Parts: sequence; C-alpha cells; structure tokens
Amino acid sequence: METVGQHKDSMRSFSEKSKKPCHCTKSQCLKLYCDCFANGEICSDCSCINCCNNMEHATDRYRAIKTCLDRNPDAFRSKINSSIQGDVKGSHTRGCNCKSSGCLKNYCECYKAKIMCSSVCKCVSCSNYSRSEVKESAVEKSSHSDYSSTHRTAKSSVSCITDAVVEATCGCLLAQAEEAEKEGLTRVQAERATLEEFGHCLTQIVHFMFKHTHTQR
DNA sequence: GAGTTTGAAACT
DNA sequence: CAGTTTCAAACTC
Repeated sequence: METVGQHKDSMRSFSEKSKKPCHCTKSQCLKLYCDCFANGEICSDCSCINCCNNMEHATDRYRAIKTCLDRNPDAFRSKINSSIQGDVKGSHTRGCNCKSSGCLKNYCECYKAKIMCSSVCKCVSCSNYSRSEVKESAVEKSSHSDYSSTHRTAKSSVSCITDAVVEATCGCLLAQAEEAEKEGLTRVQAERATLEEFGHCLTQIVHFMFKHTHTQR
C-alpha cells in the first residue's frame, strides 16, 4: 500500500525534475556556490541552513541576483553550448581550470556535463578527451593543457598546428602505415592509405580551426 | 557519516 | 588582472 509520503515524493520528483537538494550552510543560498540559486531555482526540500533563496526573502534574493548579473551578465545562462551543428558534443563557454582531477572527475565542469575539454579550458594534465578522436583532441590539447610541448602558443585559430598536432598527425600516419603492413597491402596500396589518412588529419585540423574561429567570440 | 579533496565563485 | 580565500559538491575511507 502506498503511503501519503511516498505519493508526495513521487509527485515532487515529477513536478521538479528531480532537482538536487543543496546543503549550503554559509551562503544563504544567495551566491552561485549554491546550485539551486545558480540554476535560477528556489530551494525546496534542501537541507540548507539560513536559506534566503525563497519567496519569503524575495527582496534579498532579487538583490543577490542583481549582484551576480552585475558581475557576470551570463551568470544564469547555461555554461554549456549544447551543440556544434547537431553534433552530440557541446562545449563549456568558459572552460574549466582543473589541476588535479585530470578532468576525469565530477569536480570538472566539463566532465560533469559529459563533454570534452576544449581550447578554452585552462586545465592541467587533462585527460578528458576521446581516445577514438586522438587527432581532434590533440589539436585541442595542444592549445590548452599541454605542458609537455615546450611553450604555449597563442590561442588564435591560426596557431592550431602546434608541436602536439604535428606529433599526433605523425602518430596517425605511422599507425596507418603499420596497419597497412599488417594487412599485407602492397607498397602502392599502403602509400595510398597513408596519404588518405593524411588527408583526414588535415580535414580535422581545418575543421577545428574553422570551428574555433566561430565559437571563440 | 566524518574527513579530505577539488575547483568555481567571491573577494582583495 | 593575479593571487588568495571561501564555499559546497565530489569523493574517500
């Protein structure tokens, strides 16, 4: 038999899209530290202390919202650009700044949003990119957290062809050549396959450059 | 559940 | 704008 409480819970989760309750203690839920506030929502069923993120404190709340908007007009906009021409991927508008998580834990806003890090990120030792897209990620990596490549190149789209990109491209070509050898292709066939791979690499690079001349700014 | 780690947000 | 502090979530034990 269903209890009243259970019913209430199911109604709640239905009407509130299972909003996560916050546990703020010091921010009064009036700063962006509070997820409810940051999502533009009123606290409900949270375990926060001294909460002012409700209609009883409407004035304080509006004032806090204004303060945030003064600081950043996009403060309440989604930080995720949801699409790149229908692609599943998105990108973080400001990127992350992770140092210790490798961008592989939920501390990382990109990882949490299930998106890969991009050139706007300033993360260190990033591992948040797809292995199957080594080429593209190498392009991206080279322009953010790649400290192994001697010095940082400017984040301009023109400087996409960095050491890391060259290295990744060579890696792809080598892999292709090895594969051709393993498959027992003739020399001509192998050369053709490798050249085609080179073409793919160039396409990726050009796509990336194009993409970022449009997404950045 | 307490304690630690983490990185965004806030502050200086 | 860079460095530091505050904060709450994520994580670990």
